[in-house]
Amino acid sequence: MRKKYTIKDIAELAGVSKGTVDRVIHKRGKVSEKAFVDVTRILEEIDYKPNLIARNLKNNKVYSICVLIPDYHLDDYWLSCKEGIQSVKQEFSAFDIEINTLLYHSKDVNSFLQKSNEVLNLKPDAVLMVPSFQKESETIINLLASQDIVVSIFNNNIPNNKIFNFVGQDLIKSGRIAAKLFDLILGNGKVAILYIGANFKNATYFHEKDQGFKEYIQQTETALSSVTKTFSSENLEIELIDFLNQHPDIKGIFVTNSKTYMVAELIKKHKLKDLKLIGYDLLEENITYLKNNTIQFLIHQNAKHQIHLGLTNLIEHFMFGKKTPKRNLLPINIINSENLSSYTQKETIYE
Amino acid sequence: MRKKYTIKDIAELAGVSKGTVDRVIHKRGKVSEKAFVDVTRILEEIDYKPNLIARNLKNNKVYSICVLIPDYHLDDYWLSCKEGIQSVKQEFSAFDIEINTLLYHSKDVNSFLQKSNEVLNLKPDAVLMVPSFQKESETIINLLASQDIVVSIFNNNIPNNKIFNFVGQDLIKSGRIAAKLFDLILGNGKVAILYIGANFKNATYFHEKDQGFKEYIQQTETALSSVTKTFSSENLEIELIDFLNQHPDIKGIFVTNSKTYMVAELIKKHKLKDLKLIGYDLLEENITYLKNNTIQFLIHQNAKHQIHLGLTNLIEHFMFGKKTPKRNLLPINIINSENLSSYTQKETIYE
DNA sequence: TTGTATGCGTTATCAC
DNA sequence: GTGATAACGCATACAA
Repeated sequence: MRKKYTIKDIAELAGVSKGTVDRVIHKRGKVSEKAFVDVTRILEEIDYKPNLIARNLKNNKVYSICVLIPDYHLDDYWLSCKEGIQSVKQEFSAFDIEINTLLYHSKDVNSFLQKSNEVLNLKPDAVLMVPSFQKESETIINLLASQDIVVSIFNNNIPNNKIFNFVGQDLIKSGRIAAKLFDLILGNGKVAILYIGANFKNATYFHEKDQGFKEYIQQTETALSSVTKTFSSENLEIELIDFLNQHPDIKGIFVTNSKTYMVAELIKKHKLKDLKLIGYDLLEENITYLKNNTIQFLIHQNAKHQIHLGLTNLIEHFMFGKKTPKRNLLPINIINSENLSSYTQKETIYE
Repeated sequence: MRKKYTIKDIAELAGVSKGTVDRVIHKRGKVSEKAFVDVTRILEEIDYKPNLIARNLKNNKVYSICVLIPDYHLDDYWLSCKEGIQSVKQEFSAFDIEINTLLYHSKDVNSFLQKSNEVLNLKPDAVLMVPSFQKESETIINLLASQDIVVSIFNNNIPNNKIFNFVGQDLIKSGRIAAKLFDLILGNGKVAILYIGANFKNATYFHEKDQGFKEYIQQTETALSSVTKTFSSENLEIELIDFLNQHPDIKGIFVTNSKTYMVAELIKKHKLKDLKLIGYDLLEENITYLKNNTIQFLIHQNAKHQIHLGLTNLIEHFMFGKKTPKRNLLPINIINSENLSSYTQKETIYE
């Protein structure tokens, strides 16, 4: 059985004191050349791994993390983040972690800036945020980084080398997946790629999914074609029905966000039975339409998993010095009415 | 900021010594009624959570875990378990965990019994095993449990209340998912449900998937029908082609295990273009046929994730006293050629 | 029945 | 430069 070496062992082997070993390990200087060489050699020989538990014992600081995300009271998509935060809190309840959640209005830059400022004032050890507004996010991230606050982001990526970790999905792939699914269930025909909501210019996800979908059409021998269109939520019914009348060859609709249920509703209402529908996210309303076969597939972006992993990465970095990848690209889950429950069920049956 | 209470704090608050508090917490007895009441009250008041890090510091034992699984040199399905074990070893490299892997021949009871005996001789703290042979597994589990060895299982479940934790998938759901996918891509027609391999009686997974598939047909308004058939790997070509000739109305094939590529091979060879194929697991060979559209969908059982979670559960139980559910039912992933890479890519881009 | 002393491995302080 | 030593929070052996 592999013996576990401690600093004490190394000190004895090198014929020096624990203090000297510590100075070598942490490169604190004030060590004679000979001692440095001897200790370094032994460290390598035995492949010394510090005991992280003991290391953290001393560190009786309460780590504070701020979560800065869109208000989940205003958009159900973010609701699962609440659960994600909750489950992390539970998981690490035995440790000294403090998580503050700040919610901003995802369509309102001022709200974002205001909450960002609150985060700055809280002076946390780390921040996990959704960078909804690219330019403003960059400013905030730089500001936080300049105060030695570790910053991670999730959901959508923005280029910034100060970011500790990004968790999300490859959205171009996501669009390709939708195309492939239509390819399988339709065989041929036109698919409408829709954005529903305000201000689609800020929704980079929409452009990437759109791009992925078209990429698939171009790169494979599919008989599919596509048409891209944006709608506001308010006038969706009139505008969409009008649009469909103008394009009677549309056989499928790909909704690029969680508002899929809004289209499903109209399909039901206007009895557009032959329209196939694929969209995003396991909101209650979407699930209803998935179960009654109005929606054929939902692509699961798993915001809960994303925030959970983002937080876990930060915590394990602080608590255990665990290495964290720059990017975590999560699997893109294809959900239909049958495997749905395997994703939504609670794992925790303690009996 | 929430203050963090230690045993020392509680001792002071209760006007007793740390030793007394310790005795109350661990119910060791030898405490006066008054002290017991006082300390208990304070513990509840402040919602005391012991510092698990400090608790384990003392415990300089090397935890040993035995992994008992089918030989992955003989069946590629189990190959990903190797990676799973490797990644757990890396993840916990800073801790004192010793993992021994023992491989048995999955079709040979004697090999299983022999390796089980080796496990017993190793006297580990815990065992994570695949209970391939139900009766023999039960005997072994009881034997291990009687020696206070914690036993977890994964892949397939067997009823035994001594089992610490089971990780796997709901296989009836799994069969339903396959049916739903055929329903979407075929609309109607007959699907052959196949088992390929030796000794299908021991393959409980086959019966559950078969059952799930039929359940879907009965419970929904689908126009699908099914026919169930078992083949040996050896004579598959002759037997399957013969079978298909006898059933010219078969439009889809559902292979209930990872041998899906064997059917794909025949579809290619015999140019059975119109046959839709759905099967299991991301073996190299299956992936090839998924990418060239011979296989429409693969259902991902994720043995790597299963063994990873099984091991993590055990380790975190020992190291941190973390609560573990009796069962972890993992999501059932639907894989097509486009979302495949999001599952297979390595997450660890440290840059 | 209770309190005190010691040790786990690491780190920080301080005297030499 | 170096080596003792105390401290982190908990568990426990032992003294009272």
